[in-house]
Amino acid sequence: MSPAKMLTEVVRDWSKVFMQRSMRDFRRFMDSTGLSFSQINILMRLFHGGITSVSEIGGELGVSNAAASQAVDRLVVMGLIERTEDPQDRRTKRLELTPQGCTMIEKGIEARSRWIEGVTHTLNPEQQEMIISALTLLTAAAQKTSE
Amino acid sequence: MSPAKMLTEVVRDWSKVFMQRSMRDFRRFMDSTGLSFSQINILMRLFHGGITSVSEIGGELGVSNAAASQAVDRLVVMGLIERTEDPQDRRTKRLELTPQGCTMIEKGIEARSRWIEGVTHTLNPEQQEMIISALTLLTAAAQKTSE
DNA sequence: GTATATATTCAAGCCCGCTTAACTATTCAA
DNA sequence: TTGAATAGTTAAGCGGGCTTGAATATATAC
Repeated sequence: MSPAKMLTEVVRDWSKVFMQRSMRDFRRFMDSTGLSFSQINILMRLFHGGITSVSEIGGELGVSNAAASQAVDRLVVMGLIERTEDPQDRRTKRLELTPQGCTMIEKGIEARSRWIEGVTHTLNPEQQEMIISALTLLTAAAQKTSE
Repeated sequence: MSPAKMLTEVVRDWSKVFMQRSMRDFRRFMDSTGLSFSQINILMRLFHGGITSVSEIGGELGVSNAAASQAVDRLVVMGLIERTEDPQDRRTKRLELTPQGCTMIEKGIEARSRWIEGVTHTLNPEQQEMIISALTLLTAAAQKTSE
């Protein structure tokens, strides 16, 4: 089998098993936090993208500003987002994760991480070294391409 | 740094970048297919777990049988699930993906796969070999632990 | 055969998240 | 300074997905 073909197959198999697990974990995360898919999306956006505005949230999620405003408002009430006036332009609001909101997303990441770690721990040290190298490469490459 | 610590950090970084991408892809998948989170969950269950019943769906997704029945019904109307009487026990229904439903989930997996493939292609052949080996190991290990 | 248990569906009602349209507050430009 | 543009919120309405409780059909136990 050609290397290209092999890569395709290997990645497809990995995606299959991984997506199945992702789905289950994500469902549990929603249940345990009581957050909806949209709400988690917004928190994730703030976690990775930092401070932003209501309209940017709406734009990135593909919903109206009204919808974004309502969703943000619920998260503010829950204490997961801090909403302050932008001193530069007082029409816009600065949206930022509260420590509590940040912790919530980090918990999701930790849960995911623990699973992969657990899987890796069933392998021998040499194999674990390879996983470390491979994921390091993939992470760096992914960060480059997403820019 | 100890190998254990390194593994933890590497996996956490990978999870971070990967979850961010997952989220975006998943949102796009929902938009393009017009499917809800719950609906995709049901299709994924049928894709991975094969033929099942309404109450099993409800049990696995943690919702009432009535909710599962309604959700399944919508998917049947869309032509993504085939619902037939179980000849063994005519109270229960055999739920199965239609070819169309199967294709839909496969498209999601393909989209995910293509992203990882694309990232991998930015690496040199030697590094790609390592990714192939690592993902092969991880997939096999994950399949074992999920049993 | 009759009663009970199981599998699913139907019905009514609730909440969430979305939409559009109207409204407020602020900024920018002529 | 006045008019238009921009950012956000509010209001009303719609549909999805959830719940509980009742209804239907089938299976099982006595």
